[in-house]
Amino acid sequence: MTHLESTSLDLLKLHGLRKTPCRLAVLELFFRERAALSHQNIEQQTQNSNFDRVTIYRTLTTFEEKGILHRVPDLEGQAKYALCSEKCSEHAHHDAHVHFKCQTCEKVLCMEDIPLPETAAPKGYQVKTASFLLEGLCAECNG
Amino acid sequence: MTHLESTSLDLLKLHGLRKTPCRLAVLELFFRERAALSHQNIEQQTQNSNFDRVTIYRTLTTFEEKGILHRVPDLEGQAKYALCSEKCSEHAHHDAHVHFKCQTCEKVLCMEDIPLPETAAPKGYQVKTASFLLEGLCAECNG
DNA sequence: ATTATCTTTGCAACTTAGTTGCAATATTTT
DNA sequence: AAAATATTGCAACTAAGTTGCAAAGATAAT
Repeated sequence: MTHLESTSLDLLKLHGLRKTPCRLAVLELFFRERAALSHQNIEQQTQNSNFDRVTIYRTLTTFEEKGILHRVPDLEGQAKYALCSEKCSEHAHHDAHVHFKCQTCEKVLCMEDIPLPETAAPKGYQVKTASFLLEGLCAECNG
Repeated sequence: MTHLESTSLDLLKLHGLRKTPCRLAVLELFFRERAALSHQNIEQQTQNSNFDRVTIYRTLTTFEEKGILHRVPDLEGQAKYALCSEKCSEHAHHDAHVHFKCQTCEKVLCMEDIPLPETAAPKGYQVKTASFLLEGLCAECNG
């Protein structure tokens, strides 16, 4: 059993989810890629396993509910997901970091180290969550 | 001719677009609502005029290209658009302001007065555009 | 190890969002 | 008023996402 396999298995157990081929494959993919992935990305990169489209949709939804994945802001295109930090749980997501989308390779990355800037909303408004998406060229594509 | 009608007309002329019922209706709707609108919103609020879905899609695309509307960030749901400031043009959008989505009434507003916070990207990265979406309660729903 | 229980999957069918090609129509220019 | 050009409406399509349900799979209890 590889390292990723055991990490993935632990994560499922931790959240009371059953170990299934689709869930393991999706988790391992996220660990390997270290970038935000869309349903389509996942379907393509797990083609040989032939998981049903619906199963992948449900896997993503379940993982988001349990605090394993968070939705990543992306103006165009489909919903994208990325691995949560350990702080996330069934009860709340703590994904208050900046996200970066490369306009060349289209990868979307979590910049866990860059916290969201503080912003004052006008009076009367109550801010509960915020998302900040930068777009440009990533280190590789900029080189 | 009402004020909105003449403003809408001017805007079309300014961008070399022909005056058509759908375009006028969509522009007037945006002037009245002063909030971001999705294709669906527009379809519903112009029901009696019975514009074709496709025409509305194309109207939105044209307006975005000409710098009359800009796309507004919204994590869930469909694409939303809002009126651009005068600075926008065919060549570039200047929508570098914060957007706010109310979790109760679902309205998305442009906060033209709140500029985007400066954020340093990690070295190697080149930032070209950014979008910042706050979510919470708007002044009305918070009251 | 077998059975019972509960979860997850795969399928089919559906909804909603958005796109494309093209002929008919409307708008502007001359 | 006719010619030139832009825009619309229709039909048909793609892509994203959802729902219900029976069959298969995973875990827990015996």
